Amino acid sequence: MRLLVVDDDPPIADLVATVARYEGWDAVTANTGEEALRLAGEFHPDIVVLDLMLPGVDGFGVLDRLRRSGTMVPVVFLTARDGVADRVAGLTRGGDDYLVKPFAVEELMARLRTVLRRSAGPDFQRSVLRVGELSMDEDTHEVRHGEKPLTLTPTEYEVLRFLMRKSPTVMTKAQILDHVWEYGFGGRSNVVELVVSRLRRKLDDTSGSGTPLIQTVRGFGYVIRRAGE
Amino acid sequence: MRLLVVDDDPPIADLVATVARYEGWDAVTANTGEEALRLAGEFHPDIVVLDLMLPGVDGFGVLDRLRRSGTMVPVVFLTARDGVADRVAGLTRGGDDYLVKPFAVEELMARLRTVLRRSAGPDFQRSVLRVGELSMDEDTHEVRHGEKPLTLTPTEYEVLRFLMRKSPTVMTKAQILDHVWEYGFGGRSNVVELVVSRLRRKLDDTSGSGTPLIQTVRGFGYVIRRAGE
DNA sequence: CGGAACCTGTCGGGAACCTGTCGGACAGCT
DNA sequence: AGCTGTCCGACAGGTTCCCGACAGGTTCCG
Repeated sequence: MRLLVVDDDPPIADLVATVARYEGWDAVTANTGEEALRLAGEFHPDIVVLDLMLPGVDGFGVLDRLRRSGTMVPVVFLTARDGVADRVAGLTRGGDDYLVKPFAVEELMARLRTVLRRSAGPDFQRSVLRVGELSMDEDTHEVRHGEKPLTLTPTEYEVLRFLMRKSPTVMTKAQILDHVWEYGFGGRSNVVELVVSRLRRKLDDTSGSGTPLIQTVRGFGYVIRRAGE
Repeated sequence: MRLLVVDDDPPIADLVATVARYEGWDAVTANTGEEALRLAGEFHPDIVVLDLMLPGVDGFGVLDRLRRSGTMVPVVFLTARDGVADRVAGLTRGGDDYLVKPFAVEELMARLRTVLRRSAGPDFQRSVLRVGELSMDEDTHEVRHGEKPLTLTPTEYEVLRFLMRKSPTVMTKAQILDHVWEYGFGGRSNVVELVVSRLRRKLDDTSGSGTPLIQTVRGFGYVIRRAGE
C-alpha cells in the first residue's frame, strides 16, 4: 500500500508517514503543492493525505490538478477546525473523507483503511475485529459482546478498538493516551482509567463471568484477552 | 546492531553505550546536537537514543534535521518528567518510543529491542524468552512455568526477565541492581535477595523438583539454569 | 565455632488503581 | 436563540497491593 502525505508542517507529515510505515506501508511526504504533484506522478500512491492549508498552490489546487491529470486516487483531507470545513464537505464524495486538526493518529489510520476498502470496489467486505466473544464492525460501528449489542460513546469506542487491535499485547496508559487522544493533549489526569472503568461496566454487565474482559496488569497497563488466557 | 547515544551528560551516555556493547552492539556517543548529526552521517546507526535536553541544537532540532536528511532511523527519546512530555508524545506514535528519566537500563534496552523488532517489518513475530520449563512473553507479559501461568509484580517481572535473558550466566546482586532499578537508586538493603525470595516462592510452588529454578552461587550471585545443569 | 553470606517474616508508607460526582462543552431539536 | 440530553474530563475519596526497611533465623565455609 502506497501513501503520499502532503503537509507543510514537517513534523505532522513525518508523524503520519511513520505510523503508516509502522503498519507496513510505503510512505513519502511532500511539504508543498508542487512537490506533491511531482511525487504523485513518480510515486503513484494508492491514497493521499492532503492538508488544505498549503503555501503556494493550496490543497484545493492540488486536488484539482490531480483530478485533471486523470488520476482517481482517493484523498483524505486535513483541515483546521475553523473555516473551510464546509467547502471540504463538498469534496468528500466518491469515497473520500476528511479529518479536522488536531486529530488522533488511530482515527486517521482507521479512515484511511475505510476509504481504501471502499474504493477497492463495490463488493468490499466488512472489516470486523474479533476477540473472543467481542466483535466490532468498523464500518457500522456495531459492537457486540456475544449476542448483546453495546452502545459506546466515541471515546469508549476508540479505546476499545485500540485494545482489540493490539490484543493480546499489553498497552500502557501512556500508549493508549498517545494513540487515542489528540496529539498535544496534556492529560495529566486519569482519563484512561476512567474510560476503562466505564467500558468495563458496559462490557461486564453482559456476562456474569468472573474475569473482566479488560484486564489490568498492575504496573504495566491494560490488555484485552479472550477468557482463560 | 549499531547504536548512537545522544546525551549531554557523559556518564549517562556512557552507561547506555556500555550496556549496549555488552550486548554485542556497536555503540558511539555524542554530547551535543552537532556531534550527533555528524556521527549520524558517518556511523549510520540502526537506532538512536536521543536526549531532548541538549545545549545548542536541542533534541527536536536534531530529530528534525535527521528526518530532513532523509534518514528514517528509529529513535527512542529521553526526557525529564516535566514539561516536554506532551510534545514528545506527538512524535512517538510511529515505531518510535520515549522514556522518562531516570530510567532503568533494562527498561531502555527492552524498548530498543521492541522498536527494532517493529521497524524491521510488519511481520515481526512475538518475542518469547525460554529457559527450560519457563517461558516469558514480553508483549503479553504472560509468564508460565510449564503449563502453570504465574502472576508477577513489576519488580519480580523485571528481575526474572533479566536473569532469563542472561541465562546461564551468573549475575551478581550489584549487576541486577544496576540493570533493573533506576540509576541512582540508593538501595543499600537486601532488595535483590528479597525479590529473589519472593520469586522462588512463586516459581517453585509449581514444581516439586528439588533444585530451585533460581540458583544461588554463594559469593557470586544468582543464575537461572535449566534443571540438571 | 565464629563470622559472613544468604533467606524470609513482618509491617508501614505510599504508589497504582478504581469509581462517584459534578460542571462545562457541545450537538440536536423546537 | 433557548432548551435538553449526552459526553468528557477534573477532582477527590477509597481500596488494593507493592516494595523496601528492619530484624532474626539459617546455611555455609574456613
